[in-house]
Amino acid sequence: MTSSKPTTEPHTPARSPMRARFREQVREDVKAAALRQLAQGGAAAISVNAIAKQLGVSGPALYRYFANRDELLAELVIDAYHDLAAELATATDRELGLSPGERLRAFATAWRGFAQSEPHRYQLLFTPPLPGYDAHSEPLVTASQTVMTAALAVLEDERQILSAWTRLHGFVTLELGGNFASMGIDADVLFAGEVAAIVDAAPTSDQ
Amino acid sequence: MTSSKPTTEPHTPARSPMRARFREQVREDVKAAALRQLAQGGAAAISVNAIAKQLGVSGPALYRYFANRDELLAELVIDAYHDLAAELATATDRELGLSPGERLRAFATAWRGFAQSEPHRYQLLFTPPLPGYDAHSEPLVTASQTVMTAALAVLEDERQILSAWTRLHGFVTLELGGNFASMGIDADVLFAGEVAAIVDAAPTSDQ
DNA sequence: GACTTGAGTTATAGTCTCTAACAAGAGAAT
DNA sequence: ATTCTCTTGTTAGAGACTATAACTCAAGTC
Repeated sequence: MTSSKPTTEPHTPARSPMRARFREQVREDVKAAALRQLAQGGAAAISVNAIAKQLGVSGPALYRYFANRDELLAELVIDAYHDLAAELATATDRELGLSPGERLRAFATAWRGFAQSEPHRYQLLFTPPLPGYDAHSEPLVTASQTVMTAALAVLEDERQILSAWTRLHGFVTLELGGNFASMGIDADVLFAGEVAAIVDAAPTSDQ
Repeated sequence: MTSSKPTTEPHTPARSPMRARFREQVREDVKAAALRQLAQGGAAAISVNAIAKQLGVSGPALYRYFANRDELLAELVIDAYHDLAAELATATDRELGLSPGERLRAFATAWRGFAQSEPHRYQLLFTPPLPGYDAHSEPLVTASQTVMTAALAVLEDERQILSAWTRLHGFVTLELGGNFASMGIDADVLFAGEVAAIVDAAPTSDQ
């Protein structure tokens, strides 16, 4: 009788604060290693086994910290959302004293900058990498909303935000896919033109 | 001396025409099964093993027909390019007697229609699913150009094509990712607005 | 009828995710 | 201090996958 627990509990919620800190530390290490693999070989290259080996620990140990591979990926997505939102926010900070048009421009370049500097992470955000991936799970959605609030700080009309969003995202994904490069197109000038058009389309921005 | 071949040759080029036809048949069957898996679980769900089982044949047999899994995926991409180009072409056929603006609209709806009816295939096109995937390999690029020529038939200015392309692609990928749905946005009206804006931005199209 | 091709088979190596069962340390309770 | 429990690690192993190697055997060819 006694405990009757099935020996293995997926998420140990951590009783002592020390333990909790330790767990958090390890989780961060795991995610850092996962990011390294992501940067090299894309999402498919992220392997729990390989991460464990890299951390000098043996295989299944990591399942103490993440229920499964998908949960790990989901956390990477959430982190990426937060980081993107943060970069957007600092780039368009009101303290900088930019005009509405300039802030929109700053938003666009920050967006593209994130995608260029961390293409795999960007792809992770907008491309469901997993078969049974649920984009509508609670934490995912709330994380994605942080990005939306960053956008709302630049354009208050929802229609405008969405239009700008589709244009930016479309440009960036095509660029990442190498579609422009394979056509011998200078992505920089194309981007400049697109941004100008986006700014023009936004009435709030008096240049 | 004699032959010295290492017993296994990846691509048997087929000597007899009968054999060639048979091979082609089998390859098509394999691709059809792969498409079924793709439609269900995405690119990651495509398994050579599972396909073989489905065709009533045992595992490694398929390696007579495809060098490896990546080659199979690459062929799916090429086919998808061709199909998309074909649908675009028929939707914007000059025979239909549409005005330039209407043809552009038809192009846009055909584009979105393809993405909606076969989301995983669309995603396959624009999202490198494989770690060591080379988007610039010769056959891939030429296949993607068939789509570009279809676009060129609707808009002759390259800048305009690219702008329309980024907007369409951005909209469609965000829609497929469920980003609009999770925000409670009616994608149809948003799309209508985007298309109107795209048409307006194209000077050739006198409505 | 012997000989060459080609297409299938099984066996196997090596990778992966994930579960189960067990060992051992760290802290807390007594 | 000793015991007890919780936590974290270990190895073993199931099950799935890609891919190679070595073989069997049918179909055609000369």
